[in-house]
Amino acid sequence: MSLPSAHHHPAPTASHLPQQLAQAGLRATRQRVLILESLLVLPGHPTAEQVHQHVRAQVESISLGTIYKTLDSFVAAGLTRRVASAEGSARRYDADCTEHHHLFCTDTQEIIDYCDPQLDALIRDFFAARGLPDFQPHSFSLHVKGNRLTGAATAASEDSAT
Amino acid sequence: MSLPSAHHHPAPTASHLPQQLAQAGLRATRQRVLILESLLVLPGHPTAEQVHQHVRAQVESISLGTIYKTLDSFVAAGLTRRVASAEGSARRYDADCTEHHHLFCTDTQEIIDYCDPQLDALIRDFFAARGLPDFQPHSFSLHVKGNRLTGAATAASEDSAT
DNA sequence: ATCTTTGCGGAGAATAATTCTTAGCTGTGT
DNA sequence: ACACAGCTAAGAATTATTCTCCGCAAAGAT
Repeated sequence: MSLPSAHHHPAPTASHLPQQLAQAGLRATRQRVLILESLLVLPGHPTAEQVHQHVRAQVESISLGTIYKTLDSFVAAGLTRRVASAEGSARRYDADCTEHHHLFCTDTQEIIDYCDPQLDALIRDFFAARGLPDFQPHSFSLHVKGNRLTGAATAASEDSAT
Repeated sequence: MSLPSAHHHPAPTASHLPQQLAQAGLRATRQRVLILESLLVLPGHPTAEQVHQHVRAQVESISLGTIYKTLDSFVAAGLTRRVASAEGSARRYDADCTEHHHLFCTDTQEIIDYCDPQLDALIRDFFAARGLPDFQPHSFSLHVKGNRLTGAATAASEDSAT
């Protein structure tokens, strides 16, 4: 993805994934490291199923149930987020827990991270000024629907599923 | 809900629901009117299951499959929306198709509609000005997490978001 | 090093959510 | 009345998610 302000994961330096897990109070097993890595590596925001496919490439035997359980524990530990999506029926996960926004491509179902401090400030200021009387906002996430204009509008939609 | 800018459905005037359906090119059957009405009446943003329960009160025999199919056709006709939610696994529907935003109460899991043309303009202008190079946005929905201050829990935390 | 405790992973069954298929009914136009 | 179209009902089929149970392997204590 080449959106200028798109959020950059701090480089998939697989080296510190175990640390991240440890910090979160989770054992850094091979499986977990691979699952966490999948979230960083897979395009968009993968489903449990997609993570499963990906991890299977390395650990033949891993089961889908384990993926679900592990992703749940990541979410509980604050290591991962669930992304809200109105489309599709499967849950999507996001390794990035910093505050950021999402672009939803209506063509490809892709979910693209979008990080923009200016936008954050704009929204924060707006609510600070307006002040909701009955509600204390505490985090904001903007969902932008639209379509991607990849110069090569190619349906490069390769889904290595299955 | 008493948020001043909270969106108000144009009063559940059941009388014009058939019209709405007709306008959308759908036959105004008893079942459909009831389903549409349920979306307006049920608190929060109901699941297909909840709509089913509610409609059953009047039409004993209606099946869950019909609810799903009907809601799908409503969505296709632009009469209803699917609400994106990171929590839970069931789809949530919203009878209100005007552009609006959502406040998610982290205490009660409640989803409150929030409609604010100024905010809409602010966001639209922001993106018009910034211009995403690879993406053509076409609708925006802000998800605000926080908690409701129902007079009771107020004094506690007074920290402005970040 | 061995024992123990505990969390983790694997398998598959169980449950929940959603879609599909088929058939029958109802209203409309002729 | 007849044929057509769209709708509903019912239930099977699929897909998504959770749960349970068991053996294993790592971390701590002796």
